[in-house]
Amino acid sequence: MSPRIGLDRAALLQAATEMADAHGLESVTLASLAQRLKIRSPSLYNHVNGLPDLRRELALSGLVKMAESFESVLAETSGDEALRAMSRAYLSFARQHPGLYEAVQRAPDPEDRVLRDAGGRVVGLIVRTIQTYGLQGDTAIHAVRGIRSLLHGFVTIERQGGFGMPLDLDITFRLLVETFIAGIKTLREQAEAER
Amino acid sequence: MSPRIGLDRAALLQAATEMADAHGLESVTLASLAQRLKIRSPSLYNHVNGLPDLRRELALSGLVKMAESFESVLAETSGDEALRAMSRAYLSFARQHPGLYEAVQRAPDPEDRVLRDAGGRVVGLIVRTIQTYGLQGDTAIHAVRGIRSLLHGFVTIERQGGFGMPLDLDITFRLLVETFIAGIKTLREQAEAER
DNA sequence: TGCTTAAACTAATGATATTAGTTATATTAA
DNA sequence: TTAATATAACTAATATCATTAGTTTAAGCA
Repeated sequence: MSPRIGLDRAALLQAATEMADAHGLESVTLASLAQRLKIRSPSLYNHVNGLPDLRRELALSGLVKMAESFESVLAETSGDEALRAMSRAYLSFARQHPGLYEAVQRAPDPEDRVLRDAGGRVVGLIVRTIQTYGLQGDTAIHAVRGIRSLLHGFVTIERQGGFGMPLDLDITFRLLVETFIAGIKTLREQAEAER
Repeated sequence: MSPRIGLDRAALLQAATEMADAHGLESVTLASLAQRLKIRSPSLYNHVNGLPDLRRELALSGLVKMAESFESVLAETSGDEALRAMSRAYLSFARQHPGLYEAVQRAPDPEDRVLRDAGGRVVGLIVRTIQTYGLQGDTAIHAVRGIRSLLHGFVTIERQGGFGMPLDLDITFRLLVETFIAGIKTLREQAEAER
């Protein structure tokens, strides 16, 4: 009936993304993806180099989307507001694309240059945001690690439903970011006092 | 040759734990576990109710170990030092038992009462530690969520090798915890000022 | 109109989890 | 000491995956 359905890598990625975001990364197998696309699973190999490659593609797509989102909000803000906006964007991304976020985390191969660069782009934007606070060398690195820990931890626990209490999570998030901002400023003052 | 090898649920769990901690939770399959124990994989069903049950058992064991560790350090400390000690214990556990930590995260079934209680015990210890700061109602909940986010985030990113820079991670961790402690105190003062 | 390319296909293999039913040993009771 | 029972191991079989090899056929171009 139909070789040439009009399927391409992009359509395939799109479907995989929707499945991952809706039902978790685990739920996207070559079998389930093929079924959804109404083709047989071996046909997927015409577009993607197996399941690991598909997951890598999802991770890459997630990183690119994150970077674009961060760049967009950072272009319009500065100072504390930039860090707040970036944090909100981080949270929004994780909520809108839990499957892609999951794919990004399972960063498997540290040798993969393209993937590492995409990750570097995202981290670079966080670094840039933190740098506006004028921290000295090592302190800046610690601060970047700190905000990353806090954002990732919150987002992950929230997604798995780990926060039991019925108390507004957005408030917790804002408070956490504000506390961190206050902490950064304290660190800066301490560093300046030591000089 | 050998029905009655002397295998029991505990030995099985022990082996699975070692495999998970050494090579990741993914690496422990019924096939690989059976191979390691020198039995055929269907025989595992005499001790465990399939792979999901095995993973659940690992998660449970992880939660119990965490709770015991926290209880032990909290018995000997108080105030800021208690929060520091608990944080160190959290980090130590995640480093020593990455496989169990992973199992704990994949908390699958929210209906599982036993698992939830075990999780509640761990979170309860964190709550108790935070409560010594005398925060008011909601604020205490936010603070607990905050420290949990921060600890989990740090531990997770560290494990997956996400912190690129060659700068001592223990220092980052201490700094992060200290910053949070300072933040809690600020929150308390703000709350008191509002009253 | 015929050729080439590639996107779909079928068939087959190997790994996994799981179920059903069998065997044989360790423990317990007579 | 011996017989009965319980159970930990086993083999055989099935279903679901991912993956490879080889085939078919439609789309696009000469």
